[in-house]
Amino acid sequence: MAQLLLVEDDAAIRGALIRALTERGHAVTSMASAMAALQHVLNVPPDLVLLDLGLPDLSGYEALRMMRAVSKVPIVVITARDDETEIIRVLDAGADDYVVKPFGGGQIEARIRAVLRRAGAAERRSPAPMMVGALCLDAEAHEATLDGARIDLSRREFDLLHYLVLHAGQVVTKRDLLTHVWQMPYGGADKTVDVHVSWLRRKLGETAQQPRYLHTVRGVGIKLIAPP
Amino acid sequence: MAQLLLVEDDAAIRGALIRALTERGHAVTSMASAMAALQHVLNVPPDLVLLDLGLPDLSGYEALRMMRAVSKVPIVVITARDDETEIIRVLDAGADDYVVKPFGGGQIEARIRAVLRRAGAAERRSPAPMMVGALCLDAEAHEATLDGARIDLSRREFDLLHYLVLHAGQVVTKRDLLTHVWQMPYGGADKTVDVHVSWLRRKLGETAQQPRYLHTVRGVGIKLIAPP
DNA sequence: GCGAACCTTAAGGCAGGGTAAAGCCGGCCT
DNA sequence: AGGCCGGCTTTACCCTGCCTTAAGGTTCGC
Repeated sequence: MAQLLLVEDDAAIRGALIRALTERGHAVTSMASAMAALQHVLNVPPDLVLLDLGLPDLSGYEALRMMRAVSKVPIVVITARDDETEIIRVLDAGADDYVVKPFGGGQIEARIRAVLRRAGAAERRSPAPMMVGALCLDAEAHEATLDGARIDLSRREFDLLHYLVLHAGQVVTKRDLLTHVWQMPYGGADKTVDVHVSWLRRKLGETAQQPRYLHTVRGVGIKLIAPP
Repeated sequence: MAQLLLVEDDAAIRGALIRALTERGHAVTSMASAMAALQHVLNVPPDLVLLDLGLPDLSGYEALRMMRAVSKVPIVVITARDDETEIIRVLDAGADDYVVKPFGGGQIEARIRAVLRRAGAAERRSPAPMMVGALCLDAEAHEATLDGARIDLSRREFDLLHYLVLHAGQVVTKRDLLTHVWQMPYGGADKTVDVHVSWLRRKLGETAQQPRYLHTVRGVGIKLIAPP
């Protein structure tokens, strides 16, 4: 069913968990130390990690943070500690769930399934050229065409249009543009954006009063949509 | 931070949760019945549902299954029952997490963040437009349609309508509107709200005397509901 | 019937956005 | 090196649309 990595130093618990999970159809790899587990996650990424806090060689919390730093693998934490502060700390460090001992094998497995179900849907992105109306953008070739005719864009203009095409149909704020296209922190210096938008409009053959693609939404931002 | 839907029949718990979550920056809509919540999820999809099992009108379990059948929205279940069988049943019915009362506001919020983190990474493109009756609002595109026809709204008008739709079926006070839509402290300067509501009504094709969507509740506030 | 809460319209002011033009910087060519 | 040039930013000014405020009418509850 799924490839699980169990990190647990207590041999008794480890054995019980391995049995419970294997019975239910999972493939379980187990290790007793956090360092070994970290190494393993990097080399043979499992579908999910079951991590016991309170390991001998490394604070479980540290292990969790390091694991999260190098991988997005789902992590379910097992522990004996039940205080609220600890739960919050662990979840905020990147754990997907937190189960307090003692627990039954059934619960653990249900929680694993719940986390896997949620993590399962992964997203894809296509590097192909994209189109909005008669506007075509090829990110690789750094080229844009409108109605089949090539339009000449500077680097910023292209990046700007690229970002707008990626978010076609949604309103994009100047703040978004400054952070993602200009890659500078927002400091109210958004006039530059206005100017570039103005230039883009000119090259797209439209005006602010009669827009075809670039519609400004006053007080919010700008929106790229295909003309009707 | 996130738009949460809280389904809880106990007024005391509901109040406490609303306070705790609002303080931490979330926008909370609450309802006491599962049927109302189900309807709301269909029309105005929230980012996450906090569902109490043990509701009066419908088995919480049934509510959970129906909600999951029609939507992939993340669901965190709250309950007093702590037995293993129940936990497994609920998680397998599609819940993302299961928290047993009593719990602190901090823990609940950490768990919400954990689930949102995981769901957000997988399904970034889920913000469907929301509907109340023949009124449709798309927050991303900042666009509203009524009976399929586009209606032109200013920024404040849109934000106002957006807030009302998010709290469809509930009475909203002017104080709420001033703090959440206008983002100013309440100082009795609520005349502006009246004016904007009036403009909204005009654009929605209704009058205060013959309302279809915007019903004023004298002495309390205003309520948006779908016409019969 | 009185007061308060609410509705509607109109007028003024301001902020957000558009664009031209002037500075600024770095690359490129001779 | 010097000068030219394309591109990015900044400045300045205009304009438009929207928000607020004010004023007067209307409805509701008591």
